[in-house]
Amino acid sequence: MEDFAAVSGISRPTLSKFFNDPGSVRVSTKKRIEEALEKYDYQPNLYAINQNRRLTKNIGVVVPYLSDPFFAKIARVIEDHILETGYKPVLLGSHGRPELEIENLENLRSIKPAGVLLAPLGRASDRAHIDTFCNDVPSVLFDANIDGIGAPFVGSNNEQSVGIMVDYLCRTGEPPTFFEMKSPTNPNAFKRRHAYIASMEALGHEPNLIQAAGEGWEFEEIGFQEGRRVVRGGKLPTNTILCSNDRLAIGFLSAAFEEGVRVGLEPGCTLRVAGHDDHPFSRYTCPTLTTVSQDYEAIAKRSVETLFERIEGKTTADSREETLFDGRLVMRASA
Amino acid sequence: MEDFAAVSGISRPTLSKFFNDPGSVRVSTKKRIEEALEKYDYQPNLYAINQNRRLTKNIGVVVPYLSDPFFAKIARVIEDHILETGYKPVLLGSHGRPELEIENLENLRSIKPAGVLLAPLGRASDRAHIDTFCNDVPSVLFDANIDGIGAPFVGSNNEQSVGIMVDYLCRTGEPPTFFEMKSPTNPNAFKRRHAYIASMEALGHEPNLIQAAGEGWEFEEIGFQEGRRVVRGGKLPTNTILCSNDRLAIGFLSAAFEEGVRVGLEPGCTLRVAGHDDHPFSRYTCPTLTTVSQDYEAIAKRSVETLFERIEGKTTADSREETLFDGRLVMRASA
DNA sequence: CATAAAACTTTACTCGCGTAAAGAATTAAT
DNA sequence: ATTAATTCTTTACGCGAGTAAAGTTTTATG
Repeated sequence: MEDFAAVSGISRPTLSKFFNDPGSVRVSTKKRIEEALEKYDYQPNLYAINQNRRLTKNIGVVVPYLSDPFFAKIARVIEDHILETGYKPVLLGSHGRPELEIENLENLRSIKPAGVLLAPLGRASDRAHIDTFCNDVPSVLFDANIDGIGAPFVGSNNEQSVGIMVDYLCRTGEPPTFFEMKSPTNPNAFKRRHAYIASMEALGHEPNLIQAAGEGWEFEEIGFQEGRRVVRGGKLPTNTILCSNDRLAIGFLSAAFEEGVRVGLEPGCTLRVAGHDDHPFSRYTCPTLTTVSQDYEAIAKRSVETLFERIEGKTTADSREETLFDGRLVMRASA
Repeated sequence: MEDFAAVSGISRPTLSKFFNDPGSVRVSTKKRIEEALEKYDYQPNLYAINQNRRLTKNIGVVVPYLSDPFFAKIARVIEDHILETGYKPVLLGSHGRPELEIENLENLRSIKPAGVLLAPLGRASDRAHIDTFCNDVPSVLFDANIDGIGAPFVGSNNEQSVGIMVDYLCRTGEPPTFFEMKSPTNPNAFKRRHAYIASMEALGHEPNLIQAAGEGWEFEEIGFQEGRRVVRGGKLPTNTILCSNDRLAIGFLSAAFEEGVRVGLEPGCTLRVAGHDDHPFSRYTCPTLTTVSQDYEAIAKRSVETLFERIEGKTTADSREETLFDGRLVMRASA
């Protein structure tokens, strides 16, 4: 930088200022610097820069599973929003493992990020550890909430999203039976279960739950196995299935197909299946999956905005806000 | 660190040595340090550590699309292998955009990684830029090859993998028609096309190509659109389709289903469809997709090994090796 | 037990930049 | 044009380690 200051004719402190915020120097000098930059292509050393900064311009993004297209999708939108602000997103996946989740957080801590966006694993997460982390580093949770954590939450309004789906299904056919995992890893699953029961009762129907055994994040497989069992047994309370999420539905549809059960609205179909989340693949299932889409864009945008409010200290630490966005019914062929 | 040296009773240079390689100090001192570490939980500053290292212990991993389960899967395996070596993987996705690909590389350069594993976009990639990068930083390409780049390549043997599939299909029914994109982004696509033609000719069959229009990485959609067109038109040379990759096949299957064309081996089916890659979702398509699985594990392992050979300077820069692994036929219901 | 080798401590310098303070130069406002 | 406010330049120090060199202590070897 010293050398670059010499050849560019600009003092080092001014250069330093420029690299921290190009807008903080006079336009004329900004231009001079940029011209010199092209000529000598100097690049400040990332490590030296951050060593003396209390906060870096990095923002951590931690999701449970990077290989889950759902998280890949929302992470991508979040990344874009972070880039817009001039910060640098650092994307980390926890592979469904709680140890890796906290390891990711600790690694992030060591890069002194300005803030962190965390979609926690859920039930398996190390609540206490996450809590202390959120107190140390400006954070906001998204997708999955953890009660009692000192960080704002941005996510979907499961009450509403499940509600409109139950309404729709009841209006257009038999009331749905709820298909879910017995012990879900994800807190949204519990909310959806309750939302289903509440919606059904509000409409005067008796709720029915089918709870698949199985642990972990292999939702398609669990949906497939239990789906096959259920379809074979023929013991469905109604001819309509509402899956707790699309990945379960994808497995279920695969099982139904294999068992020769026709799913959909067309004549000859004996089953309706709906999902939740508008998973990227739900567009290509057979039949295409009727589902409710989370407002990815809004969730991503609001998460980033909320984080920056935190970073800039606009919100006090104790204002634990939750922002929920409504889902949108996506009607396709399966229900 | 100075403070920690004081309280732990170990000199700072020894601590420094320990943090760089815990095995480089006497076991007794190692124990003393670790005990002190638990008591005072000190953590060296990441930025200060790397500032004076010419090479850090980071290894960059760049893939075209993080939201593509295929890349998510192989990236995950690669991450595991890197972690085993004591290095830290830094995963970056290019979202299919060539500018982002080189931006990722430049960002990596600024963290002075020990090496980089790159799965290039392919045709769209900035060849020259990647080449200079590979000359500066120890790199190995995987998945997609770029000719004339000064870095080893590890990938799949498309000749073999397409070959066994064509053999299988010809042996069990009508010879396959090849379904692909007209102008594929990925170099593997070209290899597969040629492998298909060669295999067909070797077996005395006439090759047939169906080439879908469309650009980009929305393979399912392209497979769906073109698949529907083709199925509707009824102008298929044979009753067997071999798709250039599973994502096209997923779209194709969806289109076939929608058009009421039954796919598979069972009586009543009028079409066979096969894919390539053993995409995580190919297990749940309707019908389940017959495909050929790339040897993810071997590719990941060998890529990392090759990179470390480069890093440690065992291989000379001009030895441009290519390692290809055979695929494995995965017989399921669609063909 | 003597000796060599290995591991450690002390001391001191380096890296590349952040940043504070004081003064000089430029720009904006009256 | 004068003054005040910005913006720069100069100078100087700090950050948290890596690392080299010389001297000291511990461990292995015979």
